[in-house]
Amino acid sequence: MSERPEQHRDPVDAIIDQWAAVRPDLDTAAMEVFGRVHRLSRAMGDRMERAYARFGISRGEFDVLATLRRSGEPYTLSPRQLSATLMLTTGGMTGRLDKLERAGLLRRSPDPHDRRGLQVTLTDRGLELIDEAVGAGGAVQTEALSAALDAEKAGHLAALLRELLAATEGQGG
Amino acid sequence: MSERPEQHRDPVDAIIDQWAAVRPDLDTAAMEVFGRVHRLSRAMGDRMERAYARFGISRGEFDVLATLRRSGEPYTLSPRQLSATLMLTTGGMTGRLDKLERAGLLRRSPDPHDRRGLQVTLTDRGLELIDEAVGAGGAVQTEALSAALDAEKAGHLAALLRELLAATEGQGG
DNA sequence: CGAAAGTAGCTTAGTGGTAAGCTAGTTTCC
DNA sequence: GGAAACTAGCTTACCACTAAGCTACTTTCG
Repeated sequence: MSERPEQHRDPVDAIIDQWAAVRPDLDTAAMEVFGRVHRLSRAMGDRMERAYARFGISRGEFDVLATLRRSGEPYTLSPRQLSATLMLTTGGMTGRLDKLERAGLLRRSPDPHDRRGLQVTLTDRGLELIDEAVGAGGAVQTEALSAALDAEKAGHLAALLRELLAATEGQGG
Repeated sequence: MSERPEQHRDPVDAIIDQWAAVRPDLDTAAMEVFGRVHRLSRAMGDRMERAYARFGISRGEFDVLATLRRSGEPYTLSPRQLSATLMLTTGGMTGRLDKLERAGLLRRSPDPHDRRGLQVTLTDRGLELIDEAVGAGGAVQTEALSAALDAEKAGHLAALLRELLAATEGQGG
């Protein structure tokens, strides 16, 4: 059992203690990091899903609109650029664009320079909606973070995560 | 643009710079944390998927076997306990158990104390396979972590993540 | 120029999950 | 003891994704 006082234990500590009891040979240091990363990602993903649902969009649809929004005016990218940025297959992107186009949040138009291609552009309504949704989603994240860590710790955490992410995404992962 | 030298920038820095250019009013501090958590979770998830594929199981199936394994002898839990632990609907659990039972890695038997219920138990082959897979998966995680951070930084990161996770999973999320 | 190779987006089949609803069995409580 | 409420696991319908393959178009290069 970990020596850590009860109020500072989390579900991952419990799992690691279980492993230590049945497989004391295992090195669990990496699990302390990646187990928590996994659970945090899932918990916050669920929260963001709920936050965006108020705007009638899913998290994946939010990501499409947000990518267009932060590309700047004229808020236009190709399906290819979108699926590459969002690490999605072209089939998956077709489905998301279908839904968002039906909802009137973006439109597809022919690429004038390449007749194979399309341009995807935010509509006025799409721009308005994503600007509100980005604000609401950001507020949820900010509140979750500041409830747990002060600004200094949060900055430290971000810096450590940057190092780990750069190394992990860098080397074929 | 961020002042950080190029070799210390990661993909999340680029996204945050884009937001700063088009929406300078946004507070992006929380995105520095949760954006990286999300991407790390996805990147490592893909790697683990590949690691477990060598044993003929998916990540979700690994989680079922691992939960049984770390529960200790006699490696028996109910479908209900498993789906609660893994935050999965009972329908999803039925599917995973079907596949694992067909593969001969676990067996379902009636619960002697409750005729509605079942007991799910690791077979000898399931025990052997999960012990190897846990080792292989742990090695992948350990390698990814130690390639990026020394032990002290890794411990610090784990501690910060513990604080954040405890707060996040604690308050309805 | 014209053939070969490459690229864009869509379609189809298959996968793994959720939500809702079902039956069988158990618990509660008068 | 028996009705009502609850619980366990499965089934069904649906959804979003991937992988593979298609057509249309573009680029490369002899």
